[in-house]
Amino acid sequence: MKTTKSIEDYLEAIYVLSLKNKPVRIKDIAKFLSVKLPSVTEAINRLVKDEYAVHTPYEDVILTKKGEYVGKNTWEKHQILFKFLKDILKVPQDKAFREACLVEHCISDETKDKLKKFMKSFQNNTERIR
Amino acid sequence: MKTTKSIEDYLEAIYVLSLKNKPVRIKDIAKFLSVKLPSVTEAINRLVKDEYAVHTPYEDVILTKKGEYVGKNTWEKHQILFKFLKDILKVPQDKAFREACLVEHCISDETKDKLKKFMKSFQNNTERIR
DNA sequence: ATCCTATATTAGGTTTGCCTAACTTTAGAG
DNA sequence: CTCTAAAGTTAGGCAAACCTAATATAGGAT
Repeated sequence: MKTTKSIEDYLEAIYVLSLKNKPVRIKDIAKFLSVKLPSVTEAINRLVKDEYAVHTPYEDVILTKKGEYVGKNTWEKHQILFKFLKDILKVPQDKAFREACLVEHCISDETKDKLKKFMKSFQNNTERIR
Repeated sequence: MKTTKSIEDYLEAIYVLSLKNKPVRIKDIAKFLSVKLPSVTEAINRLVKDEYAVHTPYEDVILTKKGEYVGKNTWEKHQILFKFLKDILKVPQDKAFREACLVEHCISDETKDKLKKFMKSFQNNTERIR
């Protein structure tokens, strides 16, 4: 099933927020993504329709297995890209973060895995050289 | 001036097509980007309005300096990303190409330059090792 | 128990960028 | 020179995803 950038952003936000072990509310998501409350309500309806999340009005938002998978995966892509940009290319931290937020929606799982492995071996090599 | 993904796609297409030293027509752009003719006409109007291109109805499309700069820059980002994905990460060629098409709109000039330098030094190093 | 405030939802509007269908222009074949 | 086919434009529509303004709900303070 294809996911849009927007859907991935919401799933990632909910996933990251849920790592804090506090119920995830609409307002938390709005704050996290810098969008207004009605945009979140609308987006959550889409997520529920496609079975990425469970939500009853005025209650917490909860990811399904499927939603959690996508949210976690997107967040992992973000983290790997951020590390690559910051630690290897030496892009300033804030710019690296912002670009990771965009690129995370563009790369496949295969590229994610290969980038991860590349960084591991690259860092091992530079350690050996030192 | 901020450019959207769509505008960058059109400028890049026109730039690449113009490298062939043949006048660039609406239909060429449509074919290149896999969109329909009216979408191109409409996009060109946007480009002309913002002075990225010059166009009189039923004639060739010509980039301004400003438009050429963006088109060329986007194409360079594409090529560097493609190379990185294909030659360093070993992502299959067609997948590497498709992802480069998406990521090219997400990275800054700084990241482009740093990725280029990184690849140069990386390839020098692996050559030395061999 | 009531009421107020923070949170959430609904309704309706905007922008971007694509589409199809219908119409116009241009250039080249005859 | 005409006329037709390819190329381009115009008109109108659609979907995604955001917004503001207005309305509804729920839970805590009194």
